[in-house]
Amino acid sequence: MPADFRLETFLPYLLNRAAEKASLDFARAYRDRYGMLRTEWRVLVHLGRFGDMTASQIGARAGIHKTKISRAVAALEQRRFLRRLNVEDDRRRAMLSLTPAGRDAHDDLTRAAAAHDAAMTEGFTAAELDTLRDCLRRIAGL
Amino acid sequence: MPADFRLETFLPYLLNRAAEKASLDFARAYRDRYGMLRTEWRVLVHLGRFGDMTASQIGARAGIHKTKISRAVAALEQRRFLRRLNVEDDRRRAMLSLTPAGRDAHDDLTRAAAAHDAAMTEGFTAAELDTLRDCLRRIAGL
DNA sequence: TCGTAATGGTTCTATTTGTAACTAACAAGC
DNA sequence: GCTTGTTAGTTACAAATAGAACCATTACGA
Repeated sequence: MPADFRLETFLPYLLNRAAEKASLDFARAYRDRYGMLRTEWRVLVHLGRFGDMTASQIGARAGIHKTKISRAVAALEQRRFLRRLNVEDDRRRAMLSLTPAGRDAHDDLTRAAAAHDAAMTEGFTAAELDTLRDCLRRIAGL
Repeated sequence: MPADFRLETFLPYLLNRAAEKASLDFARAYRDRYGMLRTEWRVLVHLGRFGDMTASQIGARAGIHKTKISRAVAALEQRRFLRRLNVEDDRRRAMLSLTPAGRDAHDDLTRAAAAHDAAMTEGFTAAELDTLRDCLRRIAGL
């Protein structure tokens, strides 16, 4: 009889609670300043950090479904944060590239992200953070 | 210029990726076996583990918005997994209590959860898991 | 005790998401 | 060249979510 199941230590539960809490504050940054959704912020930061790439490359790297990418790209394009460039020899694909405005938004948001991260991690030791990040990466399969 | 922002170590990002991955496999258990949504599973497990309580008590404990609780409770009630009992001196509230069928589902799912947790954590040392859980709890504010 | 505020819970609406189906372009076999 | 199969990306529709507005009830204060 599993009366002894401890929700308090159940990893998916703890992960969800922590992830939700961690995202919440920062979500205000991209939401309030730029009216962005989380997927849009993710697309933006992927392009900003890893350079131009196609929608499916972002999806593969970020683990996001292509329909979400499609919608996020359309929204970012409409706000002139990115543009689509034709790929020479494959007209199905489009290379996505940040505009200067998109780069500005990216830089602003990554600054906010860094500050948020610093604030969030300040109570932890370096060793704890190393272990935490390592565990999370392994769980996520990264 | 934040060209040096590392998404790869950004905690909200890692947390989300790990949480999503961790939930996904287990979600199949309550979805396929009982047609439950995540919030329904959470309500069920809260009642199963912490005993009868009202909707808002579950919400406070689990950090779930009351509209989600309301819908989850309605769904669980319809499937006869729980019933509402009147609270003596406050007709706004209803004490929620698992039925035997609800208890069975709970026991079945917590068994699956325990197995899932065991499988997920098997690559980690006890020390790593202690640190991981402790960090997650602190981030989540639990 | 009457009026106002606060609480428990549900419902309504607008977004957001997930899944499947679809179009267009490319690739491979014959 | 055709047929068949893949891949990139979009669109359509159903399901889920968040937030506001909403009842009903209880609590509080003049």
